[in-house]
Amino acid sequence: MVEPRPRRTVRGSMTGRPVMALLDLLGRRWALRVIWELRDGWLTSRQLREACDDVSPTVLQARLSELRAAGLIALQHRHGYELTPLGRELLDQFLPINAFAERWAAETLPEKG
Amino acid sequence: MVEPRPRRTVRGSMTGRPVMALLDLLGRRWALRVIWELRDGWLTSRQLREACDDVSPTVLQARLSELRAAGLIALQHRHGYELTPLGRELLDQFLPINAFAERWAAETLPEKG
DNA sequence: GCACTCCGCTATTGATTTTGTAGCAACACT
DNA sequence: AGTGTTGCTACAAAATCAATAGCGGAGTGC
Repeated sequence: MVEPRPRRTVRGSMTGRPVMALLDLLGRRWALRVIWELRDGWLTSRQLREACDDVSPTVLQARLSELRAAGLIALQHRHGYELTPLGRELLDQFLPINAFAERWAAETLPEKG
Repeated sequence: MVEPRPRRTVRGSMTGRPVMALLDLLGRRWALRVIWELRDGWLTSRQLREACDDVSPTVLQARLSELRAAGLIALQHRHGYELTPLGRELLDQFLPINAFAERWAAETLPEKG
């Protein structure tokens, strides 16, 4: 290769670690999907399970606990799970990913099959 | 609970499935992180490994293959891995997550410990 | 009180994924 | 030829996830 490390912290945007923690949290199975499925309002744990292609309750509860501890979702009595304002904020940043996904599918899949 | 299914496709934003596929792809360990680490330019597989807290090459290669097949990253001869225009587009939508992560850390962590 | 239903959540067993370490073939540079 | 780096693979151990069944609690109707 040409140079050993192009790293060097460009864009000044990265101070460091919170992103890593968040990326690790969201980079677990069904984590993103759970947040995504809560986009239109609350959902009971069972509805959530159903919405997520019938995930096993084991993993679902694990993700729910983690996301709850992270303050991104909350369990409201008699209303099931809901995004917190913070979680909503995260989702709002994520929503454009939907449009992207369709472009991505259009650009990628047809070329391969 | 009050009602059985608040689902019903609000916001007209979701046609359906590409998002799920993308969410599944990104919801695998180190997938998001890999994309994130490529934000400032190319990185060889070993630099990438190092940048990702020394992931095992097994998983790294698995993620790299998947992301490559998805057209989000590419391997340039003598230059290592790099985001494709499409991958760059995805990352650009992701970049604000950095600022969010810091707010998230500020709001969440202090309250818990 | 008593069945009925749905809630959030757990137990357990087996499959899958991730980790950790070692090492390969290919290419470049000297 | 010798050294160093590249992308990538093998393989066993550990962690995670999947799938099914079921628990205790709370609301509803009788």
